[in-house]
Amino acid sequence: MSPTLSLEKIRAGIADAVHDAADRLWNATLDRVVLERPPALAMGDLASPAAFDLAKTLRKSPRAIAGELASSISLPEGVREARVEGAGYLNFFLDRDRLVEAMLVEEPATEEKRPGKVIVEHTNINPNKAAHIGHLRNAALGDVLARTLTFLGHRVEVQNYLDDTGVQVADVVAGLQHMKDVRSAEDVRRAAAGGALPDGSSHPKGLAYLCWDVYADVAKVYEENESARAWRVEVLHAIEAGGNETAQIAEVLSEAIVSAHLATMGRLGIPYDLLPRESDILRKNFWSRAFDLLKQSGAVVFETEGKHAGCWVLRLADSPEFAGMEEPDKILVRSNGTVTYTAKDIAYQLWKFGLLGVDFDYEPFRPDWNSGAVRAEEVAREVREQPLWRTAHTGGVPDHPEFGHATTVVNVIDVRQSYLQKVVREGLRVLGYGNEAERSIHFSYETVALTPRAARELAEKFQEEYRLSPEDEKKPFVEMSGRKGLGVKIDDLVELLLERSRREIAARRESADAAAEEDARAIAIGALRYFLLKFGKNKLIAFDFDEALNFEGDTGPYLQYSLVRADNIFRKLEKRGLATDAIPAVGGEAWDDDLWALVLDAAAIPEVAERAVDSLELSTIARHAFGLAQAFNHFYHRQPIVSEKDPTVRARRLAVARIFRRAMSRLLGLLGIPEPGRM
RNA sequence: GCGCCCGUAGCUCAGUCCGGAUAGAGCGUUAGCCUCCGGAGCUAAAGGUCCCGCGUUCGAAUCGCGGCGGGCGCACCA
Repeated sequence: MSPTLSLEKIRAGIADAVHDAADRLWNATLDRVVLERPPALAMGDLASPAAFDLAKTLRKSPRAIAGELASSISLPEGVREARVEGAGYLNFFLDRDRLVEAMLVEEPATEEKRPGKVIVEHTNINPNKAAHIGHLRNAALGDVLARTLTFLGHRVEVQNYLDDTGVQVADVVAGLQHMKDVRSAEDVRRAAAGGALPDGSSHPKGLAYLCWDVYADVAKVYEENESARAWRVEVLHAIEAGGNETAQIAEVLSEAIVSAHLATMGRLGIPYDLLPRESDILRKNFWSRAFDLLKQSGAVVFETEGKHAGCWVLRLADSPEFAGMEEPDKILVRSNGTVTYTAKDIAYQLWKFGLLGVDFDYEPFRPDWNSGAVRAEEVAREVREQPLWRTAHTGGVPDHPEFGHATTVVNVIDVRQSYLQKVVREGLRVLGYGNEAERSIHFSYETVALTPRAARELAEKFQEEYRLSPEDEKKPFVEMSGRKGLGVKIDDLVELLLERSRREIAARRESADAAAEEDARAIAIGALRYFLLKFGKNKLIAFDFDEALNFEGDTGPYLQYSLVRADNIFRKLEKRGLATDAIPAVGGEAWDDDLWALVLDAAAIPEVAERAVDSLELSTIARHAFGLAQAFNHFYHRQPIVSEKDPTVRARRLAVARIFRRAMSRLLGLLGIPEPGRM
């Protein structure tokens, strides 16, 4: 008997057996054997609809075919019986003893490593203002993907790209200089440390919050006063030239706001390995290297006539993906000689695969975890302790880990950028890097929007200016927009969630101590992460405060509560001296359906993780966790453990509770949802 | 105009990849359940033209075609 029986192995065994039986009986080849879960456990644990497919060619009834399969199939290890059910399903009943036994054994510590490295790029927030929950959907998806890939044995590198020289930073710099009397980088440094700007303005939640308003105000001024738009151009030029006070201001500003973003994400348990900076892509001339390669390939040409005259363009007309487009060529270098964002992105993507022949310099980066809205002790310890690197402006340190050189690159970026991502992919393809193009994956997802009602509540709850235009007012939902100053800031929402979870805890405990505060934090973060992960990726989230602040039903706290309940049982047994790790010796039908449903769900986790990654549909992990919690709560109410007199029955239930505890802990780990001590 | 996504219970969503067993869950509503392993829970009821039409099929929420409604793309912006 193999000691490492698993549901995956059983499934594979069944698939082979069905395939062989069809081959033996009728010389029929099944391309793939689908195995689904029957609607009820009484019908079996796994079901194959193979007989329906075979019925077409064999011209027999599905039931008859399933019957022949059932009687001639050789059952693989872990399967007790094959039986015909329904109109012709071939259903399998597993050996419950065997699987429970296998599930009680701790999984081996060392996973088999898969070859290569996956880069997951996510977050990528412009470092010019506080982050909102749309940014958090991106970060949460990227983080869960990274966690799940790691669980499956992949080597993962998480990158958070910083556009520290773009127009968004420039606009806030312009606003600080022209509207907030900022003269020097020192002025910004003081504000970042908690002081006020030269004009006296400040924000209790720090510089990032202050800049949220500055950015929106600048955008308004641009609209009302055409001459003000020259500010942006001046700042961009100053940043590009370097060695002046404006460039210094931009650098200090973006670094301070990056710290705020990292603290906010750290509070939610989201770490990074590397922060590549756009300024370093420019400094290292990544583009000119990529430009050479593209010119050599002949796919990038200089237009001498037409509306793109004077531009270097990437020809896409021959590519099937771009067929039928009115204007299939993409400009990479403008007629004034400047480079588009897409062009830089192609160069950067080449670097990620180690194809550029140029590398960054690197240095360790220690963010200031106290960001104004966040205190350092709120940042998850794992995040604080994990080494963090960024690309270096000068020199760097010689002894750094190898970055880049990925075999697969996943860019987490919302659906509105699909076209650009396709162009980047095509850029690799025309250079002859077809494999890398295939392995350039755009993890596309829908955005988070506000309902007009949520926008009104935003104004009430945070005393914000109400910024909905009359046209927006009529829409079912409006997109969040930094430029419009419209959005639910992450730290504000976390505050609301914390208030709520503190209230709930206060109602249940005698005293509020440090442990209570820690639990309140775990619950608030669990609720927020689950809320952003439970929707399918193609579903636009129309944000609603009541829904996001709900702790009952299909929510993060429901999952956490199921785990805490299991722990309460273990604690109580410990106290009464009834705790045992012994595997109960039982046979036959001892594992009734309440118990068995939990074991099956727990055993399915590796498959759920694999499917979630393959389809990039991470909500399936959240759904599986919810189903597992439901099954546990059902079991909890029907099958008491502590008060159970019969030691055999008690041991059996306890064994299942332990299997559940480990499984739920695993799932919460994949979702990045913390485990509270008590609830 | 072309392309992508969404449309399933009063509301928010699973299920669509790979057609199959009575279409599920949460919230809300209604009615129950604490001498307990803490009720952030459990049990049950009510609630559905699966947007519409045509087609393929023994069988369609699921596949194809055509519509309708909503969102987003298709820059010498990022």
